[in-house]
Amino acid sequence: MNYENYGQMLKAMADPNRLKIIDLLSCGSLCACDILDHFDFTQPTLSHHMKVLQAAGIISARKEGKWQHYTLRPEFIDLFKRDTDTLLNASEHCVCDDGPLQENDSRKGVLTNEKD
Amino acid sequence: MNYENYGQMLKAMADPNRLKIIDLLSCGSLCACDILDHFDFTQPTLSHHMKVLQAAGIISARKEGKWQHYTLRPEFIDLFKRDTDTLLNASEHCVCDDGPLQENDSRKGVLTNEKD
DNA sequence: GTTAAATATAGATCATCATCTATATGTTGT
DNA sequence: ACAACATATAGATGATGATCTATATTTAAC
Repeated sequence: MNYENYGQMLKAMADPNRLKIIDLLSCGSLCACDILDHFDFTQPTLSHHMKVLQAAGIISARKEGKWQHYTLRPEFIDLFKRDTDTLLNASEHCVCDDGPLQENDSRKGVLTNEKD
Repeated sequence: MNYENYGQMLKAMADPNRLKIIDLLSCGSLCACDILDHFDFTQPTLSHHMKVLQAAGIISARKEGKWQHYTLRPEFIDLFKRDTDTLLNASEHCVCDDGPLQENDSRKGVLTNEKD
């Protein structure tokens, strides 16, 4: 489990407007102007949100004429569901199984418990 | 689907350190000092993170002597999985099925398409 | 080629956040 | 009571983020 990568996806999703965009795209691809119709904010703001979602690997963009078509990436859907399950279900080997640190523990100060 | 509430959970999770805390708690309850052993940051910073997780309904706290025991809330696990499925799977009725807004559309300017 | 439409970029602003140090509060054992 | 430990609170700081206005770029249509 890579906390950094999963965290990036979560951060990109952690905005009500972007959640709604993802929800819209879960039904199929849409172009920017169609998405914009569902919101109150300005076009540059939408452009910003779509960039954030792309940078997180959540959506892909395909230009067709003057339209940008956005699609929810299946790889994201798979990875996100997988990471969520890994996080919320107790895994076979838990970080906490390593026990607390002792005074002369070699792990002290170093994050060797990382599951990344 | 309540984007605001789901967004709050996501925002609270959208930090690598808090993700690791959740991962630790997925194996069972832990007290603050045991959690702190797995990190490099200071005790007040942990205190802050635990508050954020509590405020989002992700964990619960139970004081026992001088120890605070933290537990991953089963209700959170259920709700989060449910919301995630709702978001990523095309629902029967999609916002986009309503079609684009027309000039005299009564929906114009009002977010009546909300699925909340 | 000029106009209109769709989208992107630049730069600014205000809010939120992760972290720190310093200190306070509460609890247990002597 | 006092010392030691576990945790919380206050306040500051530097970074990041959501949004805006203004403007640029790209593309289709006439």
